[in-house]
Amino acid sequence: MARIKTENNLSRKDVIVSKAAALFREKGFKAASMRDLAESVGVEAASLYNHIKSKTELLHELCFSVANRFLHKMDEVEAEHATAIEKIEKLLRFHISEMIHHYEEVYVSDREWKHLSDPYLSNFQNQRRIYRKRFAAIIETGMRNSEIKKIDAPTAVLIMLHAISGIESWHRSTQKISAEELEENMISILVGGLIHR
Amino acid sequence: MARIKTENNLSRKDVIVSKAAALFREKGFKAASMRDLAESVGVEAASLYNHIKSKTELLHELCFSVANRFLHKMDEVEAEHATAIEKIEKLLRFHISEMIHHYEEVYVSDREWKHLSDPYLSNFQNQRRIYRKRFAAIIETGMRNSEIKKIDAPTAVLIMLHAISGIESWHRSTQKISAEELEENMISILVGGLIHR
DNA sequence: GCTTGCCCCTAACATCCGTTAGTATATTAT
DNA sequence: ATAATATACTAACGGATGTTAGGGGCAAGC
Repeated sequence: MARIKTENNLSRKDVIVSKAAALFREKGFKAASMRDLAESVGVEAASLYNHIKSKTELLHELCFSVANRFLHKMDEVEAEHATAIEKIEKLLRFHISEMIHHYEEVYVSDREWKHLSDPYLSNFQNQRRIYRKRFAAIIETGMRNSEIKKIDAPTAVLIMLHAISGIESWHRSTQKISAEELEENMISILVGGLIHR
Repeated sequence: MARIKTENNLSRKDVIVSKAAALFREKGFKAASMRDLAESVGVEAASLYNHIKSKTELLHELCFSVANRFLHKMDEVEAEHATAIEKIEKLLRFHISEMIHHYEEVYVSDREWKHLSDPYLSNFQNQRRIYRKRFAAIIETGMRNSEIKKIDAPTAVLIMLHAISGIESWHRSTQKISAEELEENMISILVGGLIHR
């Protein structure tokens, strides 16, 4: 009988969630079937239900674990004594690093959250909206003390966050520059676009 | 019997394709069913097949009509006598305008092309890759004559294109700034991030 | 060595999916 | 008016989907 292999101190559920992230990223939530997932885990579809409640639960876990990491980082950055530009740079570097090292989860959380169902859906949307507001508030602070040029802050936030999701293409590309180079290039262009001169 | 209403000189197929764009955008290609589409068109599901060959055909039409518009614009811009920055600005303004005025189609083409099947899939990927190469080439020209700061051109392209797809959030937002303001803000940030000072 | 609890299996379910067949009705051309 | 064509309908198909039921084996604790 094929048992789910666990390494370190990951639970079997953790293994399933992680394989689900890869699968949802590759095919999309709707197109990825529980039988696909079972195969990638090395088990029959029905067996998954010894560890999880439903397919949607997998999406919950992915979306909210990602969202929580970003909200936690926002708490941290807001509490620091630093210029607006420094704060923004820190947030962006965190986004970039998350997108590079936890590609699958972050991507799924970004693109597949629509398939959440209430109350999770509205909850997630709320967290997202709040996060963006806080991000925009930092930008506005930077505009008030002339670090940042006069722009519409929500628009700037939307540009930053979506630009970073472009790292998806970097992952797929065959002739990648290094992760460090990628990060420096992105920071240079994005922060460079904000600075007041 | 409920007939599909056509206006101007749109064919019934055009009506279906356009409704499909809205539906695919809202729910995603896989999650949108032909019965959903039929309802939004005002007809029974089976009746759609008097006008289209398959669900996938709808996706083909959407993806390639969008891709063709962008490739055509690229031809036009490349042929112009203008600085690299001017060319990039023109391309970006076109992207922004397309995303504002043909939101649904562009969005679907951007996010749902994975569900194309070969040979359409590889064809589409090819067109996309070529487009990005041409975009990167313009940036590299701009770097050679010092209009643009030293960056990795493919990374810059990926930032630009993904940033613009953020207009999705603008469409959903309740308190929108005007389309003109949005465009000027985006150009200011994105082009500002490239310029060599 | 026996029991307990965890884990996996096979089988099956109800439902939804894209699509086809066959038929009826509405529109257009003669 | 009649014939031809376009377009709609109902019914049904085969297959995929998420999930449940029920039974059996494996490992740990006594």
